[in-house]
Amino acid sequence: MKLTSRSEYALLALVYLARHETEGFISIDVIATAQGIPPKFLEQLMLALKRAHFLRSAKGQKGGYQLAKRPDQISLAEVIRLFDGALAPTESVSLNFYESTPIEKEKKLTKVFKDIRDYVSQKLEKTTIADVIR
Amino acid sequence: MKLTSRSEYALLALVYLARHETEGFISIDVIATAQGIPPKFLEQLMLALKRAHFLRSAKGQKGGYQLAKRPDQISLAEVIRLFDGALAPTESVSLNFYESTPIEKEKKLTKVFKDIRDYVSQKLEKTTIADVIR
DNA sequence: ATAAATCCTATTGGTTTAGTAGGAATTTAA
DNA sequence: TTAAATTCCTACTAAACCAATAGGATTTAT
Repeated sequence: MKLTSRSEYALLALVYLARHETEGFISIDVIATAQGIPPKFLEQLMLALKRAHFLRSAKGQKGGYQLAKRPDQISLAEVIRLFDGALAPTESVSLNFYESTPIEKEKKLTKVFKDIRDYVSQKLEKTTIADVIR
Repeated sequence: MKLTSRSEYALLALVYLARHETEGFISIDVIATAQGIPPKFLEQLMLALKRAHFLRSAKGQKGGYQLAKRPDQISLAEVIRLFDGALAPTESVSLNFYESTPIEKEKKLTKVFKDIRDYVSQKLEKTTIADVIR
């Protein structure tokens, strides 16, 4: 797994929305300004998060986004998988994004990377947005 | 960290050389054929491994490559860092390849990724080519 | 009506990845 | 002494990916 800006910005946006959960719909511009994210870039990420049912939106004036799930029901793993794909260090040991890669035939090598995959998934699966705010 | 073909092929080549440590210099074509690596691509990797002092070479007929270190003195971490850079999931938590990234200001978030970084480095640092052969 | 917002797709510029190409230099063996 | 086998080295390329930017369509509140 390699974090891209997409994932990092998406996490920051979710963290912001979680911290302002009670404030109704919040616009992209407010979040972008608060978290230092290019607004038009954030727009794409928000749309993806909405389509993946992490967010709800309202159009028009007074519109914006809000969380569609409780912060403790959004794991870092889900968000990162959405934007960056496999959590595993190489796809041949990925459960969700399997593809063949050269090291596959070396069992001892794949074992090492499976151990890493397991630690990473476990860690990101159990850590939620709720753990990150405050 | 995300493993590229470069790293994977390089590891396979080192594993092959470690398994044939007593057989003198071995040519790129032999390794490429045995491990299923595009030979001209492998050539570049071998050159990099040589410049990083993992390999010795001999030119000309009967030439080729051999390990310049014992297999138990070559960690997976060193090889992967050479070809793929940071082991950390994002550069803002990397000790060897630090760069600023968006999540940096969220301490709880960086903590999670530092934990991952620590597990991954520790694992790849302590696993050597010797552990992988046989 | 107008302004503010999301929705949606296309485009762009730069970088990285996974090679390929080809010539120069060196060594061995016939 | 010449040919073959090898490493050495750099440049090139095609495709994919990344980090945005652009701009129009739609919806809603005032």
